[in-house]
Amino acid sequence: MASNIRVRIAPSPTGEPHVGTAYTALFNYCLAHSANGKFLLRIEDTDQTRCTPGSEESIFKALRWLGLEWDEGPDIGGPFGPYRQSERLPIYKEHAMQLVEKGSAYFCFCTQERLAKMQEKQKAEKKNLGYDGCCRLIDPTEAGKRAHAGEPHVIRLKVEKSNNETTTFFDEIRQKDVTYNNIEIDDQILLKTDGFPTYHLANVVDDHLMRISHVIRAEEWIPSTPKHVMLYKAFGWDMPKFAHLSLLRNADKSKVSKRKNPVSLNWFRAAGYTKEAIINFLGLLGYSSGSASERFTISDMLNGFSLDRISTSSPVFDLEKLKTLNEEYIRGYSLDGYIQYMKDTIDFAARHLSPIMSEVQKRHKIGLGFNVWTDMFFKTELEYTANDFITKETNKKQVEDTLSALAKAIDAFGKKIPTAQDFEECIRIYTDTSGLDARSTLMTVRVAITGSQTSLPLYESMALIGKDRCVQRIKQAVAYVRSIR
RNA sequence: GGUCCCAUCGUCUAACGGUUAGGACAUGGCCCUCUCAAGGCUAAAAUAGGGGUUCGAUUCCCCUUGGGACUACCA
Repeated sequence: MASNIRVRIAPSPTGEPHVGTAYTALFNYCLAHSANGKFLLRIEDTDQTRCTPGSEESIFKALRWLGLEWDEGPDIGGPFGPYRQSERLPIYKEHAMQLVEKGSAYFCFCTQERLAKMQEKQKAEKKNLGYDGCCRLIDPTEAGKRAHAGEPHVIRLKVEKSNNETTTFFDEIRQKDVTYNNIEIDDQILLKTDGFPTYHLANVVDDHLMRISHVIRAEEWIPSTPKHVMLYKAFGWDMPKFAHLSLLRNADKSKVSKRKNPVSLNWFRAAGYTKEAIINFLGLLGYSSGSASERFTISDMLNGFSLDRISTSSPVFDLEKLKTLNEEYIRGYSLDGYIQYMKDTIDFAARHLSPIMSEVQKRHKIGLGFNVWTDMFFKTELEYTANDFITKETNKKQVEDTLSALAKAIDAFGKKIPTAQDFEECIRIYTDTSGLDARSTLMTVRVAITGSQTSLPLYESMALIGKDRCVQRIKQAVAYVRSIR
């Protein structure tokens, strides 16, 4: 007997599958499966500039690996498809136009330049940020003509703010109303110049058309929920229930980030974390069943699952606890299970490290000896040795200066994902200008990045480790060198 | 800055008005032991502060403080 409960996980195919996606998926999955409902997967690829090839497939694989199977989705279809937003463009456009006709949305012809200027001015005057409503003044028929004539435009939500209106929604996890004054709410863009919808429009339209009953998503969405509420009202649709999961955090309490924590599900899998441990751990962070045992599977969670038992405070993602759970699960495997786990891990790790595996092969002496070379990819903190940094040719200050400068240089890549060549060029500059000779500079970097004077080729390793973790390691190395007496 | 969310050991949490504030991870000590793991025992460790409400507040309300998120033609 199917219930009316329908929930979804809606990841964006940008980069590696994120542990936060699994966290959100887990609770969605639990609600659906504890109540005989449906769990759907929808790909939110409305920002074409951020989508990366292979990411979608990678998300599917990672979620399936964890056992978070979906009932409807882009790869398996379902009665409310398509489940990829880029394939639903006409739907959003049509709905956006509906809102314009109803007077709940309007065309905006402001240029990026004008918007930037406006924002600058608001900042300078310390006023609250947000669109100033300039294009609200344009006569609707006039605006319609201009848009029709092909003038670049967006469609904005017309937030009613004349009479001190407020917008409220009930949060099923916090078990309370959350209220916003409409004055605080921006006239959000619904349809972009390129004809793609923003998250706000696409998410509301799809959730409605896909009959979503509960929107369970991360806490960062709380401030935009009132906009969604207004959209439901403008369309005249029934509202789903809302539930916001607290954010996973780094040890310093900031939102969990790859700069400070491993966050890629692929990394966890390649590093040998078991799916059971990850699920158990994520469950532990956000949920307590009230039962005595801290060891549980997804099906254990289903028993008596309830949104109001999900915690409201944001947990620190404590890798130590995960490691302990992982040990326990490995120990609990049958011998066959253990062998299977090893096969899977080696297979996955080798593929994960494929760009550098031929280099590992050259150095492979016997047995499972590839670990000797690849372990450093899966450590969160390296164990440095003073003598590796301070040699005949180098002193403390030189090493410190070189590494500090390099950290800044790598940071300067910004959003770019640097390749091995990029790293090489970046480091070359420092071998030319630093006080150290090239050989010593490179050795210093090698030790900082890999933890050893003997390692796989440096630039390729750095590319695989990734910009953020490289910077993190170099900073840790600087701190270590500083601590040497 | 503004808005909103959150607040129990270092960390994850239990206690949904009455407990010596419980457990787990990590940490220290001890035991077991051919090494290392594992296992057993044990120690230290928390209700952010101030006001209310109540016979009684970790629990309900308010203020302060602290932390976080959001503040994009990103999601």
